[in-house]
Amino acid sequence: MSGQTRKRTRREKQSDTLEALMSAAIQVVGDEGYAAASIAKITALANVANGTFYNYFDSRQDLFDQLLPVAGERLIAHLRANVAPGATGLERERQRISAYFDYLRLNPGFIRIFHEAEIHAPRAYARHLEAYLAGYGQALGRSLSLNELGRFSREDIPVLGYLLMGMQDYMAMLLRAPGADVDAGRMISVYLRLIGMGGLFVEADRSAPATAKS
Amino acid sequence: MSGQTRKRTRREKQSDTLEALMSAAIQVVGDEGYAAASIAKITALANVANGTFYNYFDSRQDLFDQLLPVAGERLIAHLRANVAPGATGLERERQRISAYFDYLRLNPGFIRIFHEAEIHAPRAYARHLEAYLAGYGQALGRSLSLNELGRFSREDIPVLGYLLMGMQDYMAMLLRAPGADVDAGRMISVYLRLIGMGGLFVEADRSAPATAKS
Amino acid sequence: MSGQTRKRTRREKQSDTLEALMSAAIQVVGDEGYAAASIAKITALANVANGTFYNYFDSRQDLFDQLLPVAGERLIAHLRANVAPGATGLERERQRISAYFDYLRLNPGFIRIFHEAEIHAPRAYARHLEAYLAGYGQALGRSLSLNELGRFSREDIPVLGYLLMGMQDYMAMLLRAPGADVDAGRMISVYLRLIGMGGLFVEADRSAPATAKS
Amino acid sequence: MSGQTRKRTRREKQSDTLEALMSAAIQVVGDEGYAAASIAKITALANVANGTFYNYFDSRQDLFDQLLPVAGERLIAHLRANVAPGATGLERERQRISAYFDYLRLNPGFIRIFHEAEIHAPRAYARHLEAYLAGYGQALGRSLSLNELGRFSREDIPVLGYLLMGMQDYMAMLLRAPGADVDAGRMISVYLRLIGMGGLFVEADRSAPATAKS
DNA sequence: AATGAATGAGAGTTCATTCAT
DNA sequence: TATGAATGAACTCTCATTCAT
Repeated sequence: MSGQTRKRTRREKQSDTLEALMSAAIQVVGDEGYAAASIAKITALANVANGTFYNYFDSRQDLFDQLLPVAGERLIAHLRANVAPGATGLERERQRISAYFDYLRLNPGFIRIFHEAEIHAPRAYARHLEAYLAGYGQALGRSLSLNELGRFSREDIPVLGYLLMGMQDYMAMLLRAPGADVDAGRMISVYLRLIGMGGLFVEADRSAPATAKS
Repeated sequence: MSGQTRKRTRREKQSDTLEALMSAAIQVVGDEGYAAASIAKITALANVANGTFYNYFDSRQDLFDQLLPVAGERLIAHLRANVAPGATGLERERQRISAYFDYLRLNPGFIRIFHEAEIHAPRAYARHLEAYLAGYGQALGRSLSLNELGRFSREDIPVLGYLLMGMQDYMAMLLRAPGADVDAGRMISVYLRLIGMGGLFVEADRSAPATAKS
Repeated sequence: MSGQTRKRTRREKQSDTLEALMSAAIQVVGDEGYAAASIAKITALANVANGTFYNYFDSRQDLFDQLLPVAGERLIAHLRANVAPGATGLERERQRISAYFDYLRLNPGFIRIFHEAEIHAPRAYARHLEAYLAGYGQALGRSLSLNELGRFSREDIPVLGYLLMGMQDYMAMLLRAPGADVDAGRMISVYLRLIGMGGLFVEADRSAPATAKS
Repeated sequence: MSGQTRKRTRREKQSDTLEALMSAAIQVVGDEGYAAASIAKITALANVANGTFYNYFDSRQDLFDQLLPVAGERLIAHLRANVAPGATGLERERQRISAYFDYLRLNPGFIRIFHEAEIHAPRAYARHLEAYLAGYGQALGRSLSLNELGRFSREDIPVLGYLLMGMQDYMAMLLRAPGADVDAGRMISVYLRLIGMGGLFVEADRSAPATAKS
C-alpha cells in the first residue's frame, strides 16, 4: 500500500518536473522565440536546476521537437471540443475559425511556436501541418460527399486545405498585427463570404446527382 | 580597351564584393535561416575574409535589415515585369500568381527570408507586408470600382489582402513541401476557382449602373 | 577525518576558483597592465576554462572594478597591522612608509593596478584615493590638534594629503625603477627629513662654509 | 629658384602631414588615452587616409614611442622659457610650478599622455622621467652648492627629485580632480611651505596651549 | 533524480597592418 | 606619396552540454 502510494507520488513528482519544463518552454518560446529560449531561461522559469533539464530531454533540440506536437495537440483538442460534430459546410468552418481565434486569445504564444517551428523543428512542423491537413481533408471529404463543394473534386482537397490554412494563419497574424486593429468579427465575416455561398461552398443540389468536375 | 578594363577595377571591385556578400547572405539565409547565418559562413561563401564583412555592413543585424528589402524589391520588379498592366480581375491574379511561382522557382530561398524576417528583421518584414498589401489594395480597389467584387465593400479590402496573401504564401510552401508533389498548374487552378466566379470575383453587371455599397 | 575533507569540496572549490581568478588577475594586471589583461591570459593562469570566468564576473570590466578594491583593502589592512596605533607625527609616518614598502615588495604589481585604475576603473580609483586620503586626513588632523603641524592650517590638510601621497607614490616607482638601485632606507630617510622639521630649502647660511651632511 | 621653392614646398607638405598626424595623436591620446587611440581615429582627425599613417610611422607603437618625447619637449621648453635662469631656491621652484600649471591649462591632455606612457610607452616614459630629473638634479645641485639645501647631501638629490616630481604630479591631478575645487594658488602656497624652511612636522610646542588656527 | 560549476566551441566584432592602385 | 579595401588574428562574451557531488 504505502509502497505503491510512494511510488506513484514519486512518478507524479517526476511528471511535475517534466510538466513544469514543458510549460516553461512553451511560455518562453511563445514569448521570445526559439532562438532566445536558452536552457537557463527555461529551467529558471521551471524552478529547477540547469542540469535537471537533461534528465528529461536529450538536448535542446529534443525539446524543440516536442514543443509543437504538445502545443498542437492542445489546439486540436480545443477545436474538437468547440466544433459541433454534426456541423457541416460553412457553419462548421465558422465554428472552427471562431474556436481557433479563442484558442489564440488564451495562448498568444502558439502562433510563434508554430511559425518558428518551420525552421527550428522542421520535422515537427511538417507533422503538425500534416495532422492539421488530415483533419481538414476529412471534413472536406465529407463536404464533397454531401455535394457541398461545388466546383471542386477530390484531388483538389489537399490544395484547398492549404489555402484554408493559409487564410486562417494570416488572419491570426492580422489579429496580432500592431498597427491594424481589425475586429475578429469582420474578419470572420469576410472570410466566410469569400469561401461561402457562390464561392467555395454551394448549397447541395439534392435533386440532381453530383457531377461537378473541375 | 585596356583603359576601359582598368577603369572598372577600383570602384567596381568594391561593388563586386558587396554583391558577393549580399548574394552569399541570401543564399545562406534562404537555405539555413537567419539564426544559422553566421558571418563566417557568409564571408566564406563570398570568398572574402571575415573582417571584410564589416566594411559593408555595420553589423549582422544591419545585413538582416537589408536582406528582405533587397530580395523583396527583386520580387516586386519581377512581378511588375510579368503582369500585364491592363489585366484586371481574375486574369491579373492568374498572371500574378504564375509570376510569383516563377520567381520562387529561381529563388527558392525567398520564402524563408520572408517568413523569418518576421522575427529577425521585424521592421523590414512590416514594411514589406505593407508594400505588398498596398499593391493588392490598389488592385482590389480598382476591381471594386469595376464592380468586379461581388459581395465585398471597401472596408473589406485589407482583410481580403491578407487572405489572398495567406493563400499565396501557403501555396508557395506547398510548392516547396518535400512530401507533396503538387504541380503548380493544379494549384493555380484551384486557387482561381476558389476566388473566381461565384466566389470573390463576379461578372460585372454592365447593364445596371454601378452602385457600389460604401 | 574523511568526513571533514569531503565537506570542504563543493563550496570551497568554488571560492578556490574565485580566489584563483582574482590572484591571476592581480598577477596579470600587475605585470602587464589592464589593457593587456585578456580573459584568456587570466583564465590560463588560473588554470580554468575561458568560460569559467563568467561564472564569477559579469564582465571583464566587472573584474577590473573589483581589482583595486580587493588589492587596496589588503594594503590598508597591512598598513593598519604594521603601524602602532599610538604613534604620531614623524614616527607614525616612518612606520607607515616602511609598511607600505614592505607591502610593495610582496606585491610588486600593486602600483600598476593602482595607477592604471585611474583609466580602467575610474570609480574604484576615486574611491581608493578618497579612502586613502581620509585616513591621511584624520592622522593629519590629529597632528594639527597636537600642534605638530607648524605652519599649516586645517584647510591645508587635503592638499597636504595629496602631496604626501604623491611623494609616497613616486618613491614606490623609484623602488621599482629598473636603472636606479636606491635602497629603501635612504629613501625613507630623505623623505622624513623633507617633511620633518626644517623643510627642504633653507636660507643659505653664507657666513659658515657648507658642511651639511646627511 | 622655382625648383628650390617647389622642393621646399613639397618637403613642407610632407612635414605638414607628419605634423597633422602628431597633433591628432596628441589630441586623441590626451582626450581618450592610448588604448582608445586607434589609427582610424587619428588619421580621421588628421584628415588623411588610413594607410598614410604608415608612411610616417612604422607602427602604432612607433607613434606611441614618439608621443611623450614630443609632448615632453614642449613642456620642458615652456618651463625653460618661463623660469628665470638666475632664480634659485624656493623662488625658482615657485616659478617652475606656476609655469607647469600654466602649461597644463593649455595642454590638458599632457598628464594623460604622461601617465599612461608608463604602460604604453615605458621606454619613453623612463627617458622622460630621466630628462626631467636631470633638470631637477642640476638645479638642486646648484642649490646645494649655494648652501640652500639644509640637511641634504649630494647623494640625496635623486630621491629629492622624485619626491618633488611626485608632489608636482599629484598637484596636477588634484587640479584636474572632478570633485575637489582647489585653487592653484593655495596649492602652490602649501607646497612651498612644505618644502620651504621649516618642513611639515614640527616638534609640538607643549609649553603653550594648542591654539590651532582654523 | 537533482544540482550547478566547469567546460570549450563558436559567436560577433574590432582594428593594426598590408598592398594593389 | 596617398589611398582605402582587404585581411585575419585576437578579443569579449554566450550557452548547450557534462559530470562529480
